[in-house]
Amino acid sequence: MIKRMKSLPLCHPQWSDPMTILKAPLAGGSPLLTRLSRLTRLDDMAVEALQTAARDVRRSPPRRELISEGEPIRERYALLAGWACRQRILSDGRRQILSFLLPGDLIGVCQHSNPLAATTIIAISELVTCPAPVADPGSALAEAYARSAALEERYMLAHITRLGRFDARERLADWLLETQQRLATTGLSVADQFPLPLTQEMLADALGLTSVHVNRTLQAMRRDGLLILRQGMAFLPDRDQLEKLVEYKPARVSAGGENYATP
Amino acid sequence: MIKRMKSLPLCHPQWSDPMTILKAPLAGGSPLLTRLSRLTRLDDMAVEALQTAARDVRRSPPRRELISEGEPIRERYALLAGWACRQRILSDGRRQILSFLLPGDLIGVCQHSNPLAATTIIAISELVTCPAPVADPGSALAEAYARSAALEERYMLAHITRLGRFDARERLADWLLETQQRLATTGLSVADQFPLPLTQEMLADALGLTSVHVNRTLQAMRRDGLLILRQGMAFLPDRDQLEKLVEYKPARVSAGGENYATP
DNA sequence: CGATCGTTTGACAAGGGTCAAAATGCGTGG
DNA sequence: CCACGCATTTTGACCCTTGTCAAACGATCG
Repeated sequence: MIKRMKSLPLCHPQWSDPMTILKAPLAGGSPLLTRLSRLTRLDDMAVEALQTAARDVRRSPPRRELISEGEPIRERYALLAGWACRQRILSDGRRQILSFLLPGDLIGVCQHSNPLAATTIIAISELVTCPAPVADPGSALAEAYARSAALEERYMLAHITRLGRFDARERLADWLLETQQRLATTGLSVADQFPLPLTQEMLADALGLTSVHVNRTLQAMRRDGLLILRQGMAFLPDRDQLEKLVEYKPARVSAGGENYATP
Repeated sequence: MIKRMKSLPLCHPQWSDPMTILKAPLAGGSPLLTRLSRLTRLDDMAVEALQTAARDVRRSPPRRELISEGEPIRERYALLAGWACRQRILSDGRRQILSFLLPGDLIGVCQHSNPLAATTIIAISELVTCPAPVADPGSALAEAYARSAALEERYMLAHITRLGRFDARERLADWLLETQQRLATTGLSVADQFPLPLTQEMLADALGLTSVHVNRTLQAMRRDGLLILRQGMAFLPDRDQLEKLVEYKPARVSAGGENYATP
């Protein structure tokens, strides 16, 4: 296997404009609150804490390294707007993107003391973050965090299956469905349409392919009416077909209630 | 991609004998206690709880499904002896093994209420399990569980990188190193030698390859003096070489102390 | 001693990688 | 407003790693 060693592209050009990023997610409350309240019933205290936290926003430019692999984790953020990713880079330049972080996701929240970062996290587009409120053991917020962590585990397991047993087209289909669904949870995707601020090379690094092959596969999918890409937006015209292709099932984390109404 | 549909082999023949499985791990205390006490300093209460739990052992035959994907998780076990795996099977028969569970590992321990199993878990060899003691929030045991969960996340992330960016030889090398190290933590590997109760097909299903290709790659590695396999035991004669091949770094989860002495 | 399961081999096919160059799009500075 | 520079997408030709299919071989077990 020949190795490559070159600069790593990060952000889709269309998405350098923070305005574009901000307007959708912040309308109608923080995406963090939205997402967590779909995972469990939040009480007033939790909602209060989340709303307070969401007032203390910070911005990070694209390419900024939020957390570095192996370093102690100091702060816990929530992502309010923009995309980030967890990645690992090998010494010969190969890169694996382990997961994408979307608005509403938590960063650096974990249960044990003196945690070290498992992976580097970098901003893909311009980000808006806020501190993640601390959750007392037993609180509704703690339950929400735990379910959020469980969901993250599902995504990792799904990713392992994608990389281990899916071919290129299946990987893309499955990833698109999952991503669309995650975005829909915070209102960032409507009618199977959603922003996709990634280069094909990033997609390749996430899906264990080369950018050339991602390109060809995307073209084939467009030809087959499975996908439309325009100006950094994706649209899935034939969701059924895609779902059939990969036996897609949305991730569920706990029995009984999920999908609680936003308070 | 042509699909396959056939019976799924589970256990290496050499390992049907429970005696073989039992003698090593149970010598010198439960592997669960050993492993957790290397993750954090356990207090007397935790040690007590773990020792009590370890008296209530249960056995499961190979191929038994311990937990089924999507079902509510009722019990929390610790694995005391034998190997199990988490797996996902696609409707066309393709299988992905998501991770292996080794002696000392926890099964079904999670933080939120009404959890649903993320994956099916099945016994590879005959198993010995015990109930996992409940951890009060803030206790040393809770800290140990949290660190254990964090470690599990590392393994998943490493697996994603393996599948996404490593070729066949690298995947095997990396997986062998990781597995050897995990076993060494509970004293199940000494001098780079360890039991490997897997068929090449299981290895293939874990590493995203076919059994034919695993076979050929293993042969090449043996020729190159990287690996010796005999009767279900593996030996790594040239650890340095293997580590260089994949830039292997053991997983670390928290700053300051790990590797606490067993009390 | 078949039956079964796992390993090994061979011949061949194909999905995906590599390399290189052209085409496209976009932001910047003149 | 245009031209230039840079990043990204697209294309083509070629090759290699890995998958597929099939059969032989070896062990283990009733």
